[in-house]
Order: sequence, then C-alpha cells, then structure tokens
Amino acid sequence: MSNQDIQLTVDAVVFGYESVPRISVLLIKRKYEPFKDSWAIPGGFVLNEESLEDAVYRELKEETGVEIGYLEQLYTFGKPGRDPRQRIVSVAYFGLVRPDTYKISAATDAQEVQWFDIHDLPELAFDHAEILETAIKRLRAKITYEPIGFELLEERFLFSDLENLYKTLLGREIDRRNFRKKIMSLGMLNELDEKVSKGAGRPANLFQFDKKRYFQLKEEGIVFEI
Amino acid sequence: MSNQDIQLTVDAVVFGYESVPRISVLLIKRKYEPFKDSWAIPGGFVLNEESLEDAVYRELKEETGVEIGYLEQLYTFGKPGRDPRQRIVSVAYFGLVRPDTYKISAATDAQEVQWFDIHDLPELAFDHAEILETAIKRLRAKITYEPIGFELLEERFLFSDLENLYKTLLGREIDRRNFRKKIMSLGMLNELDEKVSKGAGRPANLFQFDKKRYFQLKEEGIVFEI
DNA sequence: GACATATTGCGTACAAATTACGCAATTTTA
DNA sequence: TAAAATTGCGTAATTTGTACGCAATATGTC
Repeated sequence: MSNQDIQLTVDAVVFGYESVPRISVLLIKRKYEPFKDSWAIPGGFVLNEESLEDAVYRELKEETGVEIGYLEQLYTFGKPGRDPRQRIVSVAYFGLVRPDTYKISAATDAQEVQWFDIHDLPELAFDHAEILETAIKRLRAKITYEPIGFELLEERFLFSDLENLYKTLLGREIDRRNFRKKIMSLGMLNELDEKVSKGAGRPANLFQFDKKRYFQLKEEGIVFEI
Repeated sequence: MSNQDIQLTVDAVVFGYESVPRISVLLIKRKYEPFKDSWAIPGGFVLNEESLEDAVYRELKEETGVEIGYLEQLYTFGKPGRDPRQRIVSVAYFGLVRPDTYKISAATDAQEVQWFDIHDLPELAFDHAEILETAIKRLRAKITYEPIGFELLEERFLFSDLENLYKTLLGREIDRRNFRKKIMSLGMLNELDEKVSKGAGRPANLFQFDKKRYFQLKEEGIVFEI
C-alpha cells in the first residue's frame, strides 16, 4: 500500500483533581485552522522515530508545560472525516497529574491552556467531545479496579480527600466508614504518624499509597477493588 | 508535519472455541518478506477512505475467509522498530467467532490459514506474540464482566459448554452448581424446551443468551458479572 | 472558658452474596 | 440389570457488604 495517505497523531486527555471537589481536564485553545480558536485536547503529529508515548509527553510539554505522573493508552479514533481536511488517525491517551503539577501548569499560560471542570466543558474541536467522554468513562470505571485514584492526590493525603475523589467521580454517596474499612482491608495504604487539622473537627491522619506492596499483592493474586 | 512517514495497519486476533475444550486463535502464514513463511496475526494496511473496523473486516475476509460475530479494538502498537523495514503503527483488534463459522474457515485454505491452540502456538512474526498475549489477557478479563463468552458458543448451547469455556479460559476449577446459579441469577439466559443427550448422563437443556434482556438490564444498572 | 458544631476513627448488628457440598433424576455403557 | 456419568436442584456454613451508633478531638461562637 505505497499510496497510503493517512496522518497519525496522538491526543492526551489529562485529568486533575482539586479538593473543591472537582475533576478537571486540561484543554488548549487552537491557534490554527481547522477549528481555530476552539478548545481541544492537547496533541499532535507523531514524529517518524519516536514512540507513541514519547509523542504524548513531548506534545504535552510543548503545548501545556504539564508533566504527568500516569499515562495509559485510551483508544484509537480513526473514522474517515473526523478531520475535515485530511485523513487523520489519532491514538488517544489519558493521563493523571497530582495537584502540585496541576497548580504549576494552571499558571503557565492562562490564554492558551486551561483546566475545565468535566461537568462544565466548552464546545470541543473535531471529535474531541467523544474522546473526552470515552476517557471519563474509562477513568470512572478504572478507579474501581486499579489504584489510579492515588495518582490524582498528593503523595500524602487525607482519607477524606480520597473519599471525596471517589464520591465525585462515581457521582454517588459513599459511606465514609465502610469505604475506609474496605480500602484499609486491601493493605495497600500506609498510615503515617503525622496529623493534619484543617477547619473544624478532629485532626486527620495522613496516608500514603504503598505501590511496592500493591505490586507484591498483585503477584499473589490479590487485586485492588472497591 | 508534512514529512511524516508512518504506515498504518490493522491486525485482528480472532478467537474460536471448540468443546474439546480448547481456545484457539486464527493465524496465517506470511507469503512475503519480512518474516516470509512465519505465522502471523491476519491484518494489513488501512485504505485511505475506509474506517479501521472496515479494514479489519476486509482483511479478515481476504486473508482468512472468516466472518466474525464480535469485534472490539484491543490496543495500538507503535514502537519504532516493530517492523524492521519501515515505521508501522498497527491498531490491533480482537474478534470472536462461533463454532460454525470456525469450521468453515478452517477448511478454506489449509495451507495458509490455521487455527492454533492458544497454549500451543508457533513462533510469530513482528511483535505479534505481544499482541496475542495482550488479546488473551483482555479476553480472559472481559468474560468476567461482559457477556462475550456467548459469542464463542453456538446460539443454543449447553450449560456444560459455557462452564467448560470459562474453566478453560480462566484456567481454574469452577463449581458447576454455583456457576449455574450465578449465571441464572443474572436473568439473561433463556432456558429452551429442547433437551440434548450426548454421551452418558442425564440429557441437558439447551440455553440461549437473551441479548435484548441484557441491554434492558444494563440500562437499569444491572451488569453482567461472574 | 464553656458549649455547640464539625470531622475523624473505631465498632457492632444485620443483610446479602459466595462457597462447599449432598443427592435424586436420567441417561449411556458394561 | 447394575455401574458410571452427567444434570438439576437444594441447603448449611462462611464471607462480604451495608447501615448505623458513638466517643475523641479539633474549631467557632458567645
């Protein structure tokens, strides 16, 4: 097939979390046609000699300045006509950043890059609304069977933060005490000695996800599940 | 990126099931370099104006004569160097066929196309071993939370067939009686009036997966899970 | 400073789901 | 005709999930 004329791009749906609480996604305003001045998921063409993941990291750095802590391939979108000008197939990824990175990147270039609440999104270029929807569904599903929620929190976090993250993402109430029991029973969290007091109420303990222990347990067939 | 020089292909890992029991995968012997005479997953270049799915259906028909009953995107493999000659990014799919289709295609062209037990595979071209492994993992995981196992059985099947399919795929013993209770409690199977007697033992009832009912239940938030 | 309010951490009773296994019914095979 | 194989249904024990109660410990208010 020497006359194949298909361009390959990557796009990255990057999620962040604030303890407001809200889940947000990183979007850029397009500088060029097509869809000039529309909001879009960051991404771009894959270079001839770089891997798909490298393309994602590079584009994210170039376009948004963000460095992500977690990245996985989401889905490949290739329907003819998804770009009005040429045949473009895009390998979409989804990534997660911690609040600290989040803040930095939010300040970088307010004109072109911006975090949006996933429940209050602008109109998006191309089929990016579909890509984003796919990503949200995946994130929502995945936090129930993979410990990726921790990638959205600080290294050391409060149980109430974790709980709010799950409540917000799953969109339903969770019994605080049962949730805690369930998570703790997995044996993947370390309770730190440090206590934090914010606002009224008894000070809360800090926790940390034990990635090493998680992989040990995974080896033994014990999986994360909520 | 006007000088991008990346070719796009699709590959399809097609699974079948025989009540031996064994899970098998459809492979072809390559006619051309690179990897001439090696076994490989069927696939090929995407045409400029066809969708990725259409490319899969077309290539499968051209190369194997198989028509699949279920298809889903698996993963996109794009590491530079996975094809020794040029940069090729491949969108891999996995598909399932029923035993009837299975038999037909096996007869089509015994020289070039062949079913292999997934536990007794030949050496594969390119990174196809990795693709196949990814597909097997996905299939194994997915039969526990999506009703795709039925796509590997006849429309009307015996409970023991379903049970053996799960035992074979999951690679562990399953209590026959509890398995049956669990599946039946989902309310997605219709018990037919017809009985079948094969070999010794009490004749068994035929069952049928009720896809319409499944989607109804899914709407109501009741999901398939085993 | 005392008291109301908020949040955390732990525990307990009850319901639901899972697991282990017994056994009769009905067929083929010896 | 008896033995062996397979199916279909049931029941008890165990594990897991759910709904709460309540003391401990901070902040906010008067």
